[in-house]
Amino acid sequence: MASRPATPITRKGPGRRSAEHAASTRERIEAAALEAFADLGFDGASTRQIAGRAGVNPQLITYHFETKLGLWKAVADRTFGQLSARLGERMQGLEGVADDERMRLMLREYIRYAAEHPEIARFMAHEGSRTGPRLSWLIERHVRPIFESMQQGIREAQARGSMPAGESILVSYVLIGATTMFSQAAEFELLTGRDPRTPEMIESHADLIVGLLMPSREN
Amino acid sequence: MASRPATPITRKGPGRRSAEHAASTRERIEAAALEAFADLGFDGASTRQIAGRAGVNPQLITYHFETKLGLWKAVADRTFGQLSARLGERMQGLEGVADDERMRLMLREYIRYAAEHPEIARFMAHEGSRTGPRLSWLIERHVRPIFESMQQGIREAQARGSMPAGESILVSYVLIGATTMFSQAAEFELLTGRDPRTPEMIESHADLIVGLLMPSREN
DNA sequence: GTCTATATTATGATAGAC
DNA sequence: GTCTATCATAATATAGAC
Repeated sequence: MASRPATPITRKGPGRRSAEHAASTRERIEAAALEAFADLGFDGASTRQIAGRAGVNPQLITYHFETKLGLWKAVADRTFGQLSARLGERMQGLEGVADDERMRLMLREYIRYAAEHPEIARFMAHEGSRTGPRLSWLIERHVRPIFESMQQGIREAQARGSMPAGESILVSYVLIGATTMFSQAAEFELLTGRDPRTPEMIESHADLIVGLLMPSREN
Repeated sequence: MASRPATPITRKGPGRRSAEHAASTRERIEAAALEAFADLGFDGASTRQIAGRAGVNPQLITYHFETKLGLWKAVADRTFGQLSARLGERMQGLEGVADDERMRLMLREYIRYAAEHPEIARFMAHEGSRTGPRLSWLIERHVRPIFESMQQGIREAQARGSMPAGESILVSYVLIGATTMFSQAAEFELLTGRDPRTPEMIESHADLIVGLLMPSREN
């Protein structure tokens, strides 16, 4: 079932390998773990199953991450790090662009990222519905900075009259919730017969969200 | 920890009790199971923990529901049955009301129900992200009828020019996603410091969603 | 209907060889 | 670094007494 690593190193038995090989082992474990945690949540996922998907010995998880929680945190760091990096880069790249237009493009960027990386919302969905140390850790370390940045953009746009008035946190959650069709892609597909991840669907959805949240006032 | 049932029947030992007592046992198990499945998903939740929360012997789950899957299905039937009933009743109660106004009230009803029963979205969130027999069962048996009814209402409102044009399924998913603040209440609360379940918050959110999806054309 | 007892398998984590 | 072997616990499910 679980085939051997893509890097087939011929050798007699177990023992120490290169640091690069170890890094690739870590990465394969993290990738498999992200899938598993996004699918089943922390409690539902099992380390053995993760090792199986990654094609490595279960004990290597202990070696590289010490505990299941250590693995989970490494996965969260990697995943949210990528999201933050992408949004930060896009933000920088849009410096100088007119406020409303920049906000529209950031909304689109957020929707596109969610479409391309639905694991992040699925990962969060398992944690966000009940309090606990993992949720607190996630929020303070990763979610809050992103949320605050989103909030700031929304409040500024509201002040300009470019977004609907009202609690900015509610507007934020409409946007967060707008990624449901991607995080619940299996349900969406069974229910509608359509694939939510085609470029056309993604752009139609981004059009809808931008149209709702930042209507152009030509009328 | 797990205290005895609310119905304290004095008797010497185990044995057959009344049918009413059995029904209350079933109900307590189902209520505890809904909590557990909504929290942790099918794989993450354990029947022992459910029995513990319900204050019953673990073996009673087998007696009443045969298997863990049987319990899960009973919980789904009960939960979605209540949602369908509520929406159906509201729909009937609004017969004769003008189309746009009725649609606005149905949107509000949906938001309010999601706020009062966040377990249903949490329950779905665990199943909807990957294909499998449980998801197919849920969709065909419970989700599709509700979704189709929602779709019909949206398409009619779009035809009247009362809702945004575009794929009606995307509009539906904006509405479905708008319940995220309730299903992810723990996250929302930690992040914003606000309780999403106060009547004021619920109504503000309903105002926002109705304003976005069914704007009155007074301008 | 509800209980105790138990079979069987799967879990997270550890010990230690190479 | 990676392996095998194993421990202690927890899981679902079954058997059978009352």
